[in-house]
Amino acid sequence: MAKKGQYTYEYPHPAVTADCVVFGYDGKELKVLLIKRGAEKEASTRAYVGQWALPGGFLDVETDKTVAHTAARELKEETGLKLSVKDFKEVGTFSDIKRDPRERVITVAHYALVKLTDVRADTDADNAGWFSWSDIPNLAFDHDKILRVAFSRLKQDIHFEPVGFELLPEVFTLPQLQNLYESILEVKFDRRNFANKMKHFEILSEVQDGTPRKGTRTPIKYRFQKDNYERLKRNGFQLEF
Amino acid sequence: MAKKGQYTYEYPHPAVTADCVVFGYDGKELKVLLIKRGAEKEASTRAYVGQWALPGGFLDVETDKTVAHTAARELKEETGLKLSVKDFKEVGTFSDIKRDPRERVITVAHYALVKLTDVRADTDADNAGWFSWSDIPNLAFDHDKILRVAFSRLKQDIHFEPVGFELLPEVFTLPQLQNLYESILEVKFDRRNFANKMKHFEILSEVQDGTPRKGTRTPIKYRFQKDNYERLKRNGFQLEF
DNA sequence: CTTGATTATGTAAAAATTACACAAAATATT
DNA sequence: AATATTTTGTGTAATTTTTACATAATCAAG
Repeated sequence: MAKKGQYTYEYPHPAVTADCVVFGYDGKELKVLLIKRGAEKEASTRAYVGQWALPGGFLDVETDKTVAHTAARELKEETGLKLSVKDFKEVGTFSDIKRDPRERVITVAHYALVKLTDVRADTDADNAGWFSWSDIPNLAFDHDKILRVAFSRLKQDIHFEPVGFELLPEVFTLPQLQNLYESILEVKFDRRNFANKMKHFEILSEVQDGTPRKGTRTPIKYRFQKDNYERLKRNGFQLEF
Repeated sequence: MAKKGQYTYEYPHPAVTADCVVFGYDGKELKVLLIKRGAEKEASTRAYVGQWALPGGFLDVETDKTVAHTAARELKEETGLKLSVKDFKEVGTFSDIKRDPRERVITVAHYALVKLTDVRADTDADNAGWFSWSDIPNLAFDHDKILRVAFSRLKQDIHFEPVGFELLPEVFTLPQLQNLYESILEVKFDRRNFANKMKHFEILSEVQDGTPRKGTRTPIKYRFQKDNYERLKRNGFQLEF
């Protein structure tokens, strides 16, 4: 980060931040990663201390190549989660003149999808936590608004991108996939129709595995077939429900 | 605009601008409004003098309520075109560290759709010009990239929003509407299927008017039926081609 | 009145979507 | 061991949507 000092401009400049909405899925519900705002070393950066908020922070003017880099850097610093810059999709800019009590701050919101199975261990549990979509606490700043916009963006994107597969473990079952789609789209599907449609796309391949069962009939395990998906996508296909 | 002076911060701040991609349609081709960059009064703000660029400019930290307000304000100042803040849709943030040679500048790109018939007279012809989509000159900064992203965003949005109707005059013909869809989606449609689909939506109403003819059969004139469209939209319809 | 350009129109075939019910697998219960 | 309970897997017929396709009407110009 740039050294603290005196930076002077002829006209006022806003501060710019990047915020991250990180979605995960535990097999039942959509989850979001939040952090607990601590007392920053710098008095000037203290705000909403003790409240939950989206991970994020200030653009480093001198070193962050883009705001997506800011998002990735801050996410790692605040939660321990290490994502690639290209995992972040931009949601939009939030620039209301009074959205930050300290000074004028424009934030660029991003969202990212992670496999909870992969990352749960990485997240620094003292300062961060995964919250169910249906049970989000009050958030600092306008982060509740950002969250709603990010979710609606995810809801849009699921029509065109295989977002389900970025949230599920490598190997998953049809009911899991269906439940995820239902969680994001907030609708219910007929099981047979859902299965038919998915099979029709030919982007799932069956996986033989040492059936670790549950309390009922053992579901078939699948893996996402990325090559087939890429081919379909090139021909302008629409993953629709 | 804030008075020139000395504005000091403990950490470096970027400048923030809003840029506008204003699309129009002349009945044949999609058009974009560009401005010719002049020598600004302030030496420090001079860059790419004499080149074509997107209208846009710096966020006024003290008075612009949001960056969309910046976009609206700058568009009016630079081209004479007076649009409402809610006519701007955000395209995205462009934040590459070297995108502006003067200092670190983050821009938030927006697009807007206008009826050329309405606004052509308003645009200040000395500094601004409408360019065919197929014939865009070299642009300042990364504005060519912004333009491409804005166009692809428009291409997406046309599936869900009646963007065609914001670009056409109040009264238009089916061939005009079809040509516009074809221009934006970069495909050709069968005339009968296009007409059937449009009629099926029931968002067009025929208009009787004093047939100002051309050199061929006089096409039927239509008007967009906003009330029916709003009703359809509430039920989650998808305007699709 | 013929030509050329443009617009309007309908239907049959194919594809996609929807609605819908029962059997199989596994565990828990008695 | 038999039974109940839960969850998963599967196919088909009816409906709707999409696609493919050709001819006749209107107008201006020559």
